[in-house]
Amino acid sequence: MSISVRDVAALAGVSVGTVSNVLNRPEKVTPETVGRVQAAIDSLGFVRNDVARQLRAGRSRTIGLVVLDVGNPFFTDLARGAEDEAADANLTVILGNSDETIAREDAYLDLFEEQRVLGVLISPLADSMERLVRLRERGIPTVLVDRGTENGGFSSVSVDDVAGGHLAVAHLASIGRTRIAFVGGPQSIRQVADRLSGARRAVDQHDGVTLEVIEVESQSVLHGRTAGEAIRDRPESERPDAIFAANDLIAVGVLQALSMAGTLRVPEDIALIGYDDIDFASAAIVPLSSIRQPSALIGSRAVELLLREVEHGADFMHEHIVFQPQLVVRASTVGA
Amino acid sequence: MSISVRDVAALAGVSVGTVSNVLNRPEKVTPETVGRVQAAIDSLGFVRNDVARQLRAGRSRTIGLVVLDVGNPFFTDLARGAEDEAADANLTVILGNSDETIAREDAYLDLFEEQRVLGVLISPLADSMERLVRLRERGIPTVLVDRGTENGGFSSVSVDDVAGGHLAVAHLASIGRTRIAFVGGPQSIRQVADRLSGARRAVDQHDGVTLEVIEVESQSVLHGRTAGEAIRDRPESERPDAIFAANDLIAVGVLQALSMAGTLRVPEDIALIGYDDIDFASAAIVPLSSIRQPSALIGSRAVELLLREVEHGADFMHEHIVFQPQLVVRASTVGA
DNA sequence: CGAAGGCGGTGAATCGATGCAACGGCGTCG
DNA sequence: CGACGCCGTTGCATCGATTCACCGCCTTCG
Repeated sequence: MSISVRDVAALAGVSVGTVSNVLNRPEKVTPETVGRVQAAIDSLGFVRNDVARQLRAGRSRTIGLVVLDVGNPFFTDLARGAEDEAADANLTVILGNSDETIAREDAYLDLFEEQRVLGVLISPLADSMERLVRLRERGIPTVLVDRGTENGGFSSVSVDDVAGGHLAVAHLASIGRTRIAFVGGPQSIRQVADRLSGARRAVDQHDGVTLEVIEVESQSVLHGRTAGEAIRDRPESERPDAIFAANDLIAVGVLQALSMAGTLRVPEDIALIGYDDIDFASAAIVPLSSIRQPSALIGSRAVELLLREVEHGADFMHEHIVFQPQLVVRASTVGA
Repeated sequence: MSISVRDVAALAGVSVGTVSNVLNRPEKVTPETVGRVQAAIDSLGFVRNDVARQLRAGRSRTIGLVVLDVGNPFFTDLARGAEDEAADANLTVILGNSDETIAREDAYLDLFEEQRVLGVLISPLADSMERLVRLRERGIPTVLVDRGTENGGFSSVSVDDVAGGHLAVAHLASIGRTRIAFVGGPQSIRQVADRLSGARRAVDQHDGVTLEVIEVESQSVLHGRTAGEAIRDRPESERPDAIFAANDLIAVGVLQALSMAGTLRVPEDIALIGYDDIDFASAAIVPLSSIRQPSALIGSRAVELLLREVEHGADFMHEHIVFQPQLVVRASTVGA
């Protein structure tokens, strides 16, 4: 069926071992033989079977990446960073999407185990640590992305989300807002919980500022819009004067809801700040203030850490990289 | 190192063949034996090595997907559709990003060949047909996504981009615009070329309407913004009164440039329509009119076609699915 | 002149799951 | 009572690339 080293060897009049040497250690082979073998490869259109190669090697050249939501540009940027870095090391990335669901996360981890991936990068759900420990015990190095250091024994690359939440709310307070609403959820996602806790801390530092938590089911435009509609329909006295959305997708949804009404102005009536600073934030109906994270960098650094663990074994001291987020002020909080 | 069927067989006191039967054809094995083997599997934490399995099978359970730009929500939606459909058939999708570059496209195709993927879905660049024919000759079924039927011998799933371009410009003409600019590129990308040709056709059907083509390097927010700035800085008499952007990313960029000036109003001074109707289109500074495509559906249908080819062999009559695009009118063309 | 060493090349064993031909034991039927 | 058939199980060959111990040949040097 398919052309194998055996066929190449036959045509070139050498043994299979030599063909393999030409492929992997050409310096060990006479230039003239290399030439003959190359000619045979070209004329047969031989393509090395990576599956067999991996079987022999006992280790694949693939990295598994599980993110919470591929629809979120933050994660596609992160994935792109990881892919580029992996490509440099001649590795491939399989991208899995857990949709914030344990079942899907598990399914991808199962798959990765069966594929004997080189390692796993994951932005895990709250309850998956046990599973990850098992993975590691099976010898698959794992690096947590977008998740902090508190977790024993894993390397991680993350952004200080508590600081980010603090930044956002301190900014809202600094422009004189006092009734702040946090729109986000589910709180079982650490990013959400941390951003909220940073927000709480900022509220505590500012007298007279209150925080209301509006929980949404998932971090999507749709759920943001639903939450925004609920806020819009409240009597004026019960409306917050500022909203901190747990990410930009939610913020965009809230913004849609608020501006569709036509009666509420952003930021005059309600200031709005998101999180992630995705490309579209600056192009929103009212350009969104946001908290910027170095998304691609997170991905590439995570791959670096992973490769280091692969080389030095899992006992290698685990490393934690924590980036600091950055406040980006636009019209949705400070007007035009 | 890793636990294999051999270990399981030893512990359960059966042969490796029986373990394999339990895994793949449990009905052929006495329930009692199945129990013993299962117990051994659980107690050892055995995980089937998919690499070896694939080698034996000669065929992987992975589909390769190459898209022009993962940063474009249209393609992530498409990928998601493909993934979901693939998951139903117990297959995995590897997502590759060509970034509109032949070199990267080639690299992914090489990779897929080496991995002996089950099949390839690709939204190809202009010059890659020859390469794809070779792929097919090697026995790897290929389905073109977002690319039409004109290409001999490939199944395809696409959207009628000529119709879409026509729709967009006919709409602009119907609201009285006469000096229309098309912003898009590179024209070597078929989608771009088709949308332009549809636009041209619409212009021909409306007296007094002219079309100017402004070529951009790539379909991104950034390049859209650059083009927008150039338009903004023209003297008023040379400015178009409507812009048709080849996709929503470009449209968003143009919109940023126009509205940052503060002097130009959309749609009063310049009407703007995009293409793809990504989620963010409706949340833009001025909600964007656009041409909607069923992105996820394109992905899932493509996987269906691919699987059909896998089953029936490449000689199977090739199928072409063409979706019709849909005009979505928002404030960027008809005001508030 | 013979032993040692270097070099290019060989070919069989190996990775782990699969699947098939063969086998043994047991019940059935002539 | 022997032949036959059935069924569960076995054991080995197989997929294709890699690797390593080994081989033959030529050079070099004591």
